[in-house]
Amino acid sequence: MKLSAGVEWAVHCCVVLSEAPAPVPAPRLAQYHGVSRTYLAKHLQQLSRAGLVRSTEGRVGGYALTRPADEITVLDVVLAVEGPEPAFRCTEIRQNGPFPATGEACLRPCGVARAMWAAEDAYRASLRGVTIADLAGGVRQDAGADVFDRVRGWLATS
Amino acid sequence: MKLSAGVEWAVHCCVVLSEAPAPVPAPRLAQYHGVSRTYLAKHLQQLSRAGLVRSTEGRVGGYALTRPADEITVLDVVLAVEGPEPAFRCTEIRQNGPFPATGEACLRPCGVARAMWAAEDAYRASLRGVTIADLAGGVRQDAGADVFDRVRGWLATS
DNA sequence: GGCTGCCTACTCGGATACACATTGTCCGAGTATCGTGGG
DNA sequence: CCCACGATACTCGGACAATGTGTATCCGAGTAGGCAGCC
Repeated sequence: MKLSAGVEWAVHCCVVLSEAPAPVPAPRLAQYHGVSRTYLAKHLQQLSRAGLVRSTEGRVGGYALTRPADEITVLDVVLAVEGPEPAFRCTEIRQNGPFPATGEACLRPCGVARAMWAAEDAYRASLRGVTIADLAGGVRQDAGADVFDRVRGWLATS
Repeated sequence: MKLSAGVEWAVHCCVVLSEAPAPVPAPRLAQYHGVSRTYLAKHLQQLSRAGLVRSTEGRVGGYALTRPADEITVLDVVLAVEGPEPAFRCTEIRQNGPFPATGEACLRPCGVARAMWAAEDAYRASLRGVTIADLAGGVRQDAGADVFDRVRGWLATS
């Protein structure tokens, strides 16, 4: 069980985008976070496909959020990058071997899968309770109330 | 985010072991579940290293649980197979780029990591609430109260 | 008949190949801006 | 001075390699039981 590093990048990028007044190009986001330009672009494409961000082409193009930051949850970002399918995949091994589960018992998922999926529901519910706006507020608390003013100034220049 | 297939195998094996009166060899467990003998052995080794099962060598050897089934949680098995480290790995990208987080703000994990780890705590808490004994009871409900009697008979023969 | 010793067969454990997913990179298609020329 | 047009530079998007982890396998070390021989 290992999450892609792109998840971390994508969430941080969404926080920055939530405070940016104009579309931000992928290379600028990569420079800001000190990560690979081309690889970050790949993850931004995934966010675009999931409908979380909207891309603008052309000279002053870039990425921008499609919804207010308080309507985008961390779960949305994680599912966009990691894919929506659950991490646990039941292969129905109870139907193998000398004692295969019979038809009627297989109408419901086996107990192992139910326990695993219930845990994933709890995981997702926790992530669903945190929005990008919440994270931006946390950054303000940690780094000072004017941190995003400085960021906006840097995005406008250079 | 993708769990190893060995997690499913390991949990099912623990359920069987919880009802077995004697140590069960790895090849027998593999045959019962219809999976690869050698690969299942690898995961049983991980359970052994984690202290969940005890291996007995020799002619009538095999694997047996080290604790009562109601004292082994699904979380124990998942951590034994997948490793104890959390799925989300914070690379501290907030310390990169033109606006690196300064010393005192870094004493606490960044908000992104806190949200991700809180979700993992919820995930683990859910798995901690289900024991191998619970799963065995579920199998009895789904497949009949005498299912493990048949299994014990099969384990003794052939 | 009982005991001792050896042999055998079975077990686990770690070391060894293969496949796929993640990571990382590159180049091409498309578009809005900027500058220039004309009216 | 205003407008239309074209060139340009910048953007995103998908197609293409390298690395790491999961998957699958094999063989060697060790042990307990079973059998034969001996007392």
